[in-house]
Amino acid sequence: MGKVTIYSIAEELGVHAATVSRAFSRPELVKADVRQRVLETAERLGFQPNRIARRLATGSTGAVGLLVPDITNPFFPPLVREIQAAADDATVILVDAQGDAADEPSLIARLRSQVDGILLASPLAPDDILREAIGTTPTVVLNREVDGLASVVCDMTSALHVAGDHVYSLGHRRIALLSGTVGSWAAEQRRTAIRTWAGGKDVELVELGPFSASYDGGRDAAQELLATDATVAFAFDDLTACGVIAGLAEGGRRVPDDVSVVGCDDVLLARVLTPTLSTVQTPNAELARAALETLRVAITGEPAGPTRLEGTFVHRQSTGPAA
Amino acid sequence: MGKVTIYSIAEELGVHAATVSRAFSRPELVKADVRQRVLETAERLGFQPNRIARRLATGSTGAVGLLVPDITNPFFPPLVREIQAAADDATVILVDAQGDAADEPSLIARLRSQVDGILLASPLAPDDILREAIGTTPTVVLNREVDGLASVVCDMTSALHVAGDHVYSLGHRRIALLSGTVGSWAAEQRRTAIRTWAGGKDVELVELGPFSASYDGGRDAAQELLATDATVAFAFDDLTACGVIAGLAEGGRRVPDDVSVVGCDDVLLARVLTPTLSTVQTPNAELARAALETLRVAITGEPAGPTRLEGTFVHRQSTGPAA
DNA sequence: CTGAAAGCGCTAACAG
DNA sequence: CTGTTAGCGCTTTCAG
Repeated sequence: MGKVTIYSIAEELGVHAATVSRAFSRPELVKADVRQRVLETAERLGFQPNRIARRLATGSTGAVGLLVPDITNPFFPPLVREIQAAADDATVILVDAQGDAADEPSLIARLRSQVDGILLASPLAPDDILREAIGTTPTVVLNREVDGLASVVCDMTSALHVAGDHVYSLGHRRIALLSGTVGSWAAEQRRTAIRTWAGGKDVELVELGPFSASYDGGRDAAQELLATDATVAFAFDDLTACGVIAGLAEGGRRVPDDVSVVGCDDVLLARVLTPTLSTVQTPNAELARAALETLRVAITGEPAGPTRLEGTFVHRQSTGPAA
Repeated sequence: MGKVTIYSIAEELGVHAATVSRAFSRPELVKADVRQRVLETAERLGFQPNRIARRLATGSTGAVGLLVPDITNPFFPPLVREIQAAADDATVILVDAQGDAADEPSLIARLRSQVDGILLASPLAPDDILREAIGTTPTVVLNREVDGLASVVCDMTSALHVAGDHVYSLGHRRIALLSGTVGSWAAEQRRTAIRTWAGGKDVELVELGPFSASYDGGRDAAQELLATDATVAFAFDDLTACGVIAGLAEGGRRVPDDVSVVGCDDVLLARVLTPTLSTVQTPNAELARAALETLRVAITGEPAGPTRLEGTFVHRQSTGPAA
């Protein structure tokens, strides 16, 4: 019944199974009309090549692992989607670390035996823990740079400078920087970007935090923010920004009338919140493509360099003229 | 080099490879001290059983497929997480249909060859298309019931009745039902639940829609809602509810002061929105456990029945006294 | 260009 | 309890 193999097809056509195999994997090695007939009967019989067998034979799994720290963080689903789309017919094995960075090494160990390479989004685990966990498995780190590993990151620096210029032109001069988690590469990059931008300007930069990258972290940040006279706040990400806005509302301040807020990442939330969030967009599709391309290179054994893409500032409702 | 197989171990110990194999897969068939030594040298040599080979030999993949219609819909990430958690050491292969139900059959076809069974969250594809696509692959349908297939659903009926009683007790008597997509099992269930509830009461039920299950669908719904004098609206889901609130705000109506809104699903959004959403919660962890348990049964070939879990109404800020 | 034959690493009867 | 013997379905030399 259901079992259609290259042998069924070979028999049907009176050719050898190897020919059928070649018709699929190295079509150029098979005479056109034979290939044609193979493909036809394969179609007719509903042949589905057995990937498992192929993998055993070739030694490559045809799968890539994708480890995300927290799939419920709205930043990741769109990225997961783009990565799957960019993976073509490689199957993506998604693993969610459930917010527990300490679990990642063992999850990575399990993944390693099932995939040709790993895309690793792990913002918090220490560098050497990661290096040790992945061992010799080809790996590309996402949105983070780790010595000795290939990486693809979205650099928010120039976009944040644009954001800075934007609020400056709206008259803001007292600016709060709500720092993200210490030890996070992205948080460090964003913090540095804002500091650098503020450096040359006649602005007062008020640094608060660090706060956890979450809605509640944003609420906490809002409390501290209320005690300052900053007229605009840069949150670590959109979820934090959302918490900040809620916290400000409780404190009787409206956004953007009393205080402006800038988010980062442009997650769904940023577009459906009232007010919609001014934020920085990541080019997810390009990031995904670059990551997979880099991983393919890494899998061939060539040293793969780091890649940097640029974020884009998006002006929405949460930033307005300084009060 | 790196290749440690059951043969390396067998040779090392002067036993047959089959014994090594058994030491892992059927330990009770191997004398204790032999097993012990096998395990030790396996450990010492860093042996990693080759899952691919095992799968080829046993014909079972040790993997389950999880097809979701749209991973960027915030309902799914928490469910994905729970399913992975409940899957133990089976690997979950997640496939995102990217919102295109027409693609699902081919995605399913690809999945079938890689997994022992499929968890299928496909709200929109027609029943017979699904039945045909899965063929003989053990499958459990999620949040939908399809004749002849095993399923696990969260029944929102009683929770919506509770929600109805809740708004009734707040004085609401003109109630809008914003229908979700036609042909969606969940939308149909929710619609029926509200109608049934309203049936016996002295309330006026205003049915609007159908609207697409999205933020924009909610904005559309708000336009129609503004033209009625309903004091509370039941949205298909939280994302829609969010759009409704935004649309009402543009029309100068505040929630819950002027109009109350009830969502459904209790996604992250429901908790971070201002006002927070009164909504209905799905027991994701139980749903995941039930789904995998049902799938395991289906994989053994036994007929697996449908399972129904109950949602729970959660009262938050978006519902208040009738104006 | 195609057939023959030898595995990939593991499991599963079947003897012993 | 353990060794033997066949494969799982596909790829890949190596001949022809």
